[in-house]
Amino acid sequence: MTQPANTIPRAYDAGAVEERIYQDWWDSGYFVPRANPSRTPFCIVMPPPNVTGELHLGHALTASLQDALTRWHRMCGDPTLWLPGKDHAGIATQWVVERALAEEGTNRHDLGREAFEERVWQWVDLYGNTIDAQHRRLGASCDWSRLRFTLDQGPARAVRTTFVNLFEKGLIYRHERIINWCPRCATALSDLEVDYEERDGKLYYIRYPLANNPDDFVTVATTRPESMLGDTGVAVHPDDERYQGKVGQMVMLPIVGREIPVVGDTAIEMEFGTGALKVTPGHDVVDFEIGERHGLPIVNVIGFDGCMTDAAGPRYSGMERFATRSAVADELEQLGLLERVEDYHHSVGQCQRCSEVVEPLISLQWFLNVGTHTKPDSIAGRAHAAVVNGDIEIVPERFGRVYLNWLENIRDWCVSRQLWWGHRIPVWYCGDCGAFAAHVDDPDACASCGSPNIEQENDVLDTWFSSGLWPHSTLGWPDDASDDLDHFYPNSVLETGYDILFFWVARMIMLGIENTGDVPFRSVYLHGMVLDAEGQKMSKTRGNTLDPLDLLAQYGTDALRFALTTGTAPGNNLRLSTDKLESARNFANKIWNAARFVITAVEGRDDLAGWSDPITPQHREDRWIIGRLDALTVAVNERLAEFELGEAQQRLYDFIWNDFCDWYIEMAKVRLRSGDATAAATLVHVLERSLRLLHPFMPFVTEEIWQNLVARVPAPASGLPPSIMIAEYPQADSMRAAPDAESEMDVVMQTIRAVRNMRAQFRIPAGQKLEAAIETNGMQSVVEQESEAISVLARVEPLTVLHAAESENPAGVSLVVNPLVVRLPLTGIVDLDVESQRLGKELDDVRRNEARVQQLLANDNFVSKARPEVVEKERDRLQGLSEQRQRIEEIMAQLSA
RNA sequence: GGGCGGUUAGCUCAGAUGGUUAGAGCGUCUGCUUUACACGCAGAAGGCCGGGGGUUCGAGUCCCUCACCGCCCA
Repeated sequence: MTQPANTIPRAYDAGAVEERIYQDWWDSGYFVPRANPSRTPFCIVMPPPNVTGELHLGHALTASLQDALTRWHRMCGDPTLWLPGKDHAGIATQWVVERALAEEGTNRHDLGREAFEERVWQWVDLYGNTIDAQHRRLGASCDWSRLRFTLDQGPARAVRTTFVNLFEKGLIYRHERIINWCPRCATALSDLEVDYEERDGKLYYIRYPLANNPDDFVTVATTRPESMLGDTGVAVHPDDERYQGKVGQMVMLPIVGREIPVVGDTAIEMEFGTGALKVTPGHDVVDFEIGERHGLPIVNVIGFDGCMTDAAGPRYSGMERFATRSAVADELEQLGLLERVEDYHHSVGQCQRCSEVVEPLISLQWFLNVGTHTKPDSIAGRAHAAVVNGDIEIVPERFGRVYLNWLENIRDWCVSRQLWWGHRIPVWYCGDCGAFAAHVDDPDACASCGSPNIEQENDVLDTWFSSGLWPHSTLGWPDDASDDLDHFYPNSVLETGYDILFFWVARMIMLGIENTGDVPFRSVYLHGMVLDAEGQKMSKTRGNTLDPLDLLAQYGTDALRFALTTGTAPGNNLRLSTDKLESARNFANKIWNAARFVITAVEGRDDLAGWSDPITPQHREDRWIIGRLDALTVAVNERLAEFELGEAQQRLYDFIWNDFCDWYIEMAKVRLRSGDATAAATLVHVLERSLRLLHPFMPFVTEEIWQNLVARVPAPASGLPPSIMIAEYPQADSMRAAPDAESEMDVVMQTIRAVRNMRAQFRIPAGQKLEAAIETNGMQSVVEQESEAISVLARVEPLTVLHAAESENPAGVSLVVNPLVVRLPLTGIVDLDVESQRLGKELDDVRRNEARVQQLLANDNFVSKARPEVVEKERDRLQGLSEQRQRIEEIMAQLSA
């Protein structure tokens, strides 16, 4: 691990260190929360991935963010728990296994329920640990000893307890109602599990003759003519003049020959089609509601298998629904009742899992009565209030409005699924007395009549019912004596993608409050979707997915994590490109090499004592970099507290690359060469603190460097922890702010930049030293003390420091870096005319600026209304500008003399 | 139909409570084996912050409006 400095590889090799480091962390028990009564516990539960899933970039993103937050809190000393878990993912997993069965030429019905469930468990045993291993490769510092599965005994008990409580309150009920049905999956779906897709279709205009006057008719428009077999009414808007006198009359339903009423309903859009809507309460949600309002009967013409039922009449009974569509259209055509057919683009609901067109139909299902947001005691009402009154903070804020909007339109949740994989609904029916009841523990006999002839409900619960309990079911609820529940509930943060705000986040809030009386978490942090370089959603069918494991291998884990979480704001989608990955990898390598330099430079020195806390450095450069470090420390902690991880990382990147590497290290080299030992301790200090600050985002490279570094420097009296991941997260020391060093170094750096600029402009080779003289104008000691740095970094030699009164021959170039004037002779390269022109242009710029600031300060409104410090800043600026102008004017006067 | 985003450098994106001359990465151009790093160093070019209106001493930032792109819900 610790090798001689000169054998540290020139490039950071992520693959060579990551596995070993992760193993060390885990073996050392760092992922398990450490008690600390004086600190607030921090807890995140991992959104449980599908148990048979494979890690994709969405997981990589969510894990990177959660791990960063977790590591930050852990380093801050908070008892920290990141609890991992997996979801049985009912319909998704069942679908995968059924597909495998289909390839073997069999199906679940041939197998039977028990054998099928066993088959799924085998599948879980085979693939269920894949994603855990993949999370470990990402560096996820979650406590694997607390790993939970939604079907584990604890969470299962939580599911049953919740169900029984709600059942006994009468909030879970069984009812026959119109629901979304997937004929292929043969199960009910919740509203959320239906995706709508725009498709090309037809709009059929069908004539329904009046019962008492077959010459007159009402024309209805529909995209689904097959459903007309189940029509039980026609609805028009009561104000629609075209249908005055029709409301209350009966029309004759073609083909079927049923008389159905024309009703008036204000929900009808007069502009759509003919303004007359055929009402099929059995197969359309809107129609179902219209039917309820007008007492229309329900006729089910489409069955669970997607074929027509006997109620569709002998001709169509048993026919597949889409075949029926064209057959019905043909028959209507023959009857002369098909007025016309138009092309029509409309959205069609399809099963989220298998893409089959969803059929709304009436079915006996279990529902959770969530109430409405206006009822403060209802489930929806309390979930609404929690966000309105700030018990839960949603980041970014705009998603709070989306959440509330959804709750304000919520309907009862259909929680039963006709699947075999999942939590079987804990209700038992009595074969003798017909009673049924919900039980936490399997009963032996009917609770009403005592008969042993009881049978459990066949349906299972919606997967989201169990994941909705996740923040408390994983911590031991409903066990009252659970320490974890006491410590870590409510969770601190729930971090997930905005795409499951309704599915999951809202359900957790509803069920968490219901079960515990408290919110499940204080904050919700929502991230965006990972898109490809073209901004397209990644999907297997599109073939544009990137495998995070490939990227890990190619760029390193830290680079992938950094690329995924930098340069993006909370809740915004992110395009991932190789550019970003390369840039992040280069950054890891940059730190690696900076560390390589520092380690080489300080190795074997005996003057490093106190490096860990150089509270009052003496040297200007040290005071400057430490002031910058402290400003960074404040900023990073603040940004993290606001969940602005991208900003925090941007600051770290800028500081490490620009301030530390490009300036401080380069200047420190000068001092080290000339025997000034004081730079060494600061180098170590700043590097070490930067590593700590960066560790939550780039855990591996920082650990590897840290180990290498601390092995070679004297340990502070207070000692050092064995790993950076349990080192203290830096907090700023306000005593170290150094505004004078900041402004002085600013002048020094500007001077160096100005000379470099001239060198580039006049093509002076890097190897060629330039003679220079600096008029110090009040900054004599600064220039003298920094003269070596200026000389080396700007490549000027000899460098003459002129006293304020001395004036130099203005031949050559004069650079005005207020208050300094740098004279570069540049004989033979720059003549008088060129220099006059250059200075003239500079003078114009300065004058323009000066005039603008003057104008601003002449504005009484500004001076009286702007904050005093803003006005003061402008005054300072004006002074600087006019000094600069005068200096340029003087030089120009000398030139023309 | 309702709601929410986005529109900033050639490309991809950051820009907290309004306050200098708006930033980064990549790309482009000029130089450079300067003994940590070419996954690098130095320098440079490139922006009426989508259009219009308003509030304000002051607007990329707040308000209104229009246009285009995208997402969610019905």
